[in-house]
Amino acid sequence: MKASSSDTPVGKSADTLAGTLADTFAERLIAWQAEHGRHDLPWQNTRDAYRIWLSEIMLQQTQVATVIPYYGRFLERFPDVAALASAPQDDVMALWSGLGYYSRARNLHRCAQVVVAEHGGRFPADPETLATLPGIGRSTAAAIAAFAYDAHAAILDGNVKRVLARVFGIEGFPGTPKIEREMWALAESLLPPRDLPAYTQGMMDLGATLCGRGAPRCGECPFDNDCVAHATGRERTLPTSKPKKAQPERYVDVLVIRAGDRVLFERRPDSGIWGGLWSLPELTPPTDTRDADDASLRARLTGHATALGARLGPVQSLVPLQGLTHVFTHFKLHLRPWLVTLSVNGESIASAGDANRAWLDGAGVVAAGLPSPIRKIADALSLRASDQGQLSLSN
DNA sequence: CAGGCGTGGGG
DNA sequence: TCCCCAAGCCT
Repeated sequence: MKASSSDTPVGKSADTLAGTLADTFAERLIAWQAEHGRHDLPWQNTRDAYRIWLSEIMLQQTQVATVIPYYGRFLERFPDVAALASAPQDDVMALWSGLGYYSRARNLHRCAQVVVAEHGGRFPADPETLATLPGIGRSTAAAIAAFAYDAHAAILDGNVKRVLARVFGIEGFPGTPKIEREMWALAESLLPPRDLPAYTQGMMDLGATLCGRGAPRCGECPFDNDCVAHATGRERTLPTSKPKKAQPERYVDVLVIRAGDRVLFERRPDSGIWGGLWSLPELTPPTDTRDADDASLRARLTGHATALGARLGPVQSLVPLQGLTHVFTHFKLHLRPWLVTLSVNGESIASAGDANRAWLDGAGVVAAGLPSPIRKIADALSLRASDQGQLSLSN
């Protein structure tokens, strides 16, 4: 706390100042973490690499409060890496449903299988090996290795980037390779010789609490006046924000094809949005317009539904449902669901599906891994079903 | 390397 | 309401 500018001879460069701070950075952070950090999150107080790994994957680009209920449910169903490795992918996706970034779930599943098959069911201890596993990058590998094995490795997540940008006054968007390289080097240079778990946790705790995105509480910070951003009044402008860019909008018509008490779902391909999840059939190619109801569109919808449900019966009715807009990070999606009722002649609807198509009833929908907006559509249907005793909808 | 990849919370 | 972005990784 005394390494302030008053101790620095006039004319010394900012690098020298930063070097002074760097010398005491880790020990001050570790002391702060012990007193003010988080110590009771569900994935703390364990050395079980499986539990630590699971938490780190779930926490990628996802806030702590969001992860907590998913983490508990996941561990209950898959208590160890062997249980996860031997599970069907659909079970994994179902427990991930709603958490987003579904490639994480597919990579998690594959990673568990690799750990079982190639590492004897035990997670490797060194970060370099960990980083070769699916879904584990440099930062996640370092976190797992530090928490589970006391490895001397640096993390660089959003919290660390914010702390480093402010404390050391680093200008430039941290998402660019140039700034990121600089920050990796700085993060490595600051590592303490011991207490890696406390240090690593401290970086994340500081960035998630005192040094959060909103209004940083510099008065309580262990780096107070040694922080370049605070000393120069740049707490609000550091880290440099991401350059913004216009996001495209897409219009998609989805089919709610109902036969008896079941609705048709399709498995999405692994690549692309909602990869590996079950969703409603889409009208392709998309109309890409907000003009929702014209004769040719209805004819295309009827034709598509007829093709998909040909074995079960002819299309009896086509009714537009309440549309919804879903905002992603990189585009805005306008969903227009259409209820297509088939007049069923046969009886074995449940077995009419295949590996990538399934006719699900209410219980099946609840258990399936669906994207959030598709689940909303499904929920709206079952709500009316219980109100009216059947799936008869107006919009 | 730049861009794709979800969802929800907070200002 | 709108905008930013969160314990990043993969291609």
